[in-house]
Order: sequence, then structure tokens, then C-alpha cells
Amino acid sequence: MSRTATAPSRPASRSAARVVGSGAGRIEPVDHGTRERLLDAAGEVFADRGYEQATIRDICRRAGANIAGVSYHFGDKKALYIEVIAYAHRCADEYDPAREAAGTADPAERLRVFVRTFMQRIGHKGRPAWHARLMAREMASPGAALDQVVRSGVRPKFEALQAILRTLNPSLSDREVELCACSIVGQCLIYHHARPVLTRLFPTLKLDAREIERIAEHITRFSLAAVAAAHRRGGARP
Amino acid sequence: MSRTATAPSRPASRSAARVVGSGAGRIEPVDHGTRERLLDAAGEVFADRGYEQATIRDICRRAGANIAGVSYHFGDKKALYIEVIAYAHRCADEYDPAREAAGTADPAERLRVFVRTFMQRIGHKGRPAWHARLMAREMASPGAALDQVVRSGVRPKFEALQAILRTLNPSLSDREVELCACSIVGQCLIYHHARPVLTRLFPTLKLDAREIERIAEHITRFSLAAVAAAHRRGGARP
DNA sequence: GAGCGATTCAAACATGTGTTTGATAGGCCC
DNA sequence: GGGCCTATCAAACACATGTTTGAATCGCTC
Repeated sequence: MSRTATAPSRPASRSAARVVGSGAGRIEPVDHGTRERLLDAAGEVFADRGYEQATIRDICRRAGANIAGVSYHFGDKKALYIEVIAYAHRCADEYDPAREAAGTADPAERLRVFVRTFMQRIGHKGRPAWHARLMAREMASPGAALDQVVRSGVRPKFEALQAILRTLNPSLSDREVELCACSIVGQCLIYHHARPVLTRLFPTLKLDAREIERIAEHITRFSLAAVAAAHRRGGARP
Repeated sequence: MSRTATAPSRPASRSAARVVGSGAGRIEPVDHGTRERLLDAAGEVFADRGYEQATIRDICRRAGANIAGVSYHFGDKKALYIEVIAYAHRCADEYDPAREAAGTADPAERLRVFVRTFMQRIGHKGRPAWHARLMAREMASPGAALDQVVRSGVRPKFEALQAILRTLNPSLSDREVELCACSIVGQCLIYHHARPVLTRLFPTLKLDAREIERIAEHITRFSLAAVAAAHRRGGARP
């Protein structure tokens, strides 16, 4: 019976049971059971170190759980990772830059809110915000959950940004909208994924909340000018 | 001909391996000795997988060398990595986007050449061009050689870009120049470090040589418009 | 050819990691 | 209490990786 590999006692499948809290839409793991602590600790470790570098022992130590806890509750490391991505995903809806941007009518202001919110999400190193960092890391190094992350995490926000751009400049072609969206997201992401280089390059750069705000303002103006200018030429040129 | 020419070789005394460090001589691995093949293979593997994920066995297999070769010729994995960074660094001078951009007089054309060359360097997956990919990876995850990479690899190119921007729009403040430079580099880098996401997001995106060319053209126009518009406002705002 | 240092080789070692195992304790229903 | 299920625990297992070791091979001088 030892080698039959059928996982005779593998209650790991009972997964989605207790994530729900008491409140209506609350996702937060108010119940500090072992499973919830593991999910939370794993999210932080995965976001900080990446999938390969994260160790189960470290996760369990931070969660105050036994090494076997991961195997028992989730099956194996990869399953835990998938679950963490999904968990971060549900949480990420509350941090959706697109939703916050939808509040205002002026398209320029919508872009400003989008950029600012996006930068705050990925820039903040605080504890409850490893979700965006996890996404950014998954984007950088494709893991098992990339398809899922892209499909239901990245794509909707990207399309929201594209909608803002179309409103800003209706003369843009679909392809130009895509390229402009990439340009805007790229401007934001470099401050996250090249932070060590930038702090060495510009020792004056602090990247605190105030600085993030100013950088977001620069990116907004930079992109607004570029998008507005793009319509003066059609899209054809030598 | 071995290392006796410049450096008195390193018997790499079994116990305390010494890293040569300076190595003022040899730049080209024209001699296909074990040491050179190891350097070349290590560069490729480090650029593809990153420092932690790269395995010495893989490097030695690609180089057709024995596992002990790394320990004998370089001391240990970290010393090999430092040496590879330095090696890539000397080679990178031939691939300097700034130098190629210096050929033309028109600042807009200089920016265009800079962006195009930069994107070709980091986008091309070919064998002889793992240098830029290595730099990009080192930027993303700071390793032991980050300071060295930034000081003599990134900074000069960044300053060249800033000089172009200043020529394009003399009314920009130092800080605005920095921010614009970050915006341009960020637009380029996203196609490298988020490539898996982008290919899933836009299945039509091919990222071959022609596509790279068109993206570079977009980034150039996007940034030219933004930089030109930046001078119409001073730098003050609500 | 003999001697000697530089170099390469296969094998082993030490360590860290993901995973499994068998045992143990607690809760719950009959 | 007895049986049964869930959850946790310490220990061990299996495997990959960086590193070392001692012998074998190569290349050169004499």
C-alpha cells in the first residue's frame, strides 16, 4: 500500500471549503487555520523569492506549520502555487486599477488614476500587497499558472487600459492601441523589475509613496502627449 | 598558449581557489580551450536560466567539459559568474547602442537608432548575443555583480540616452530627463521581460526581426512626441 | 624515454530540497 | 469507551546540485 501512489488519504482535494469568511465579500483569511496561514505565507515567499527559489520549509516556518502541511493540504508545491495564484487573484479584484479608474468621466483623468493605482500596487512593499508582486513575477518568469494569470488577471486590466486609450484618441488603429498600452505598462513596470538598478543609477531616487506619485504623474503626462500626438499622423509613414 | 602569458595561470590549488579578477588580456575566445568554452557556455546558460537556476552540470555539458572544470579554472560557481559578467562586459562594447547612435547628427534619428539597436540586442535570441540578455537578467534580480554591471555597463548607455534627450528638448530639467530616459528604456524592456505574457495576450505578436523593427519605430515616435510636448509645460502643475 | 607540472576525468561527498511515512492527538457519532 | 476521520508532527527517503578528491592523461623539457 505504500507505493500504490493513489494517495489513499489525500484530503487535499477539499480545497475551496474554508477560504470564505463570515462577511459577504470578504476574502481575507480571518480564520487563522493552518491552511490559511500556509496560503498567506506562501504568497509572501513566492512573491519575494519566486517559485523556484521559494522553499517549502521557509513557507511552513513562517506559517508556524509542519513541513508535511503543504503535502497534506495542497498535495505538492506546484498545487500550492496554483492555489496561491488563484487566491491572490480573488484578492486582486479589490485592487483593480481599472475599477478605480472607471469612477471618473474624463479619459485623461481615467488614465491618470489607472497609472497611479497600478504603480501603487506593484511599488508598495507592504505585507498585504504581495498580490501584484506575485503577478509581476509570474509575468517575468512563466510558471505553470501563467495562462490562468493572463486570462483572468492581466487581460481584463489590459483591455480596460486599451478602452481608455481609444477614448483618448479614437483615430488610433487596433494595433496602435496595443502598442501604446504596452508602452504605458512598460513605463510602470520598469520601476518594479529594475528597481535595484535604478536605485544605484539615481541615488536620489527614493521610490517612497510621494515619489511613486510623482513618477506616475510623469508617466501619465508623457503618455497623454504621445497618445494625443499619435492621431496627427495616421499610422502610415516610410 | 595558456594563461601563462598574462596571468601566471592559476594552479587553482585544490583548496583555496583563487579568482584571477583582473584578466586584462584575452577578450576573444578565439582559442577554443576548455576555459573559453566554459565561459561561452556559462554565458548562455546564465542568460537563459539566471544564476540560481543555471547548473554547473548543464554548463559543462554544453561546453563539452568535465564537471570539475569549473572548480579548476574558476574556483566556484560565483567566481565563474563574475568572470562571465566581466567577459560579457568587454564584448558589450561592440554592441553599444550609444556608439551606433553617435553616427548621425539628427537627434531624433539618434534616438531612433538607439531604440532600434537596444531592442535588437535584447530581443535577439541568437547565440552570440547573450550579453544583453545577461545584463537584463542581472538588472531584474540583483546578483553579486550588479554594482559592476551598473557602474560600467548601464550607466554610460543611460547617460548617452540622456544626452540625446537633452539635445531633443533643452528645456527639460535634469529630473525630467531622468524620468523620460526611464520611460524609454521601460518601453523597450517590457518586450523582453514580459514576453511570455505578451505572446499570450496578443497571439498575433511574433517578435521576429521585422516586428522588433516596427515596435522600435513605435517607441521612437511615441517618445519623440512625449519629449517634444514636455517642453510646452515647464514642470509645474496642480 | 624520464620527469614534472598542467589539465582532464570519473567517482564520491556534503548539503539542501520536495515528498512520503508511520505515529499521535483531538473531535465526533454510535 | 470504541471506532473513525481529520489534522499535525518528527523522522526519513529520494533526488539534484555545488564541490572535492585522487588518479589518469597530456604536453613539454631535459
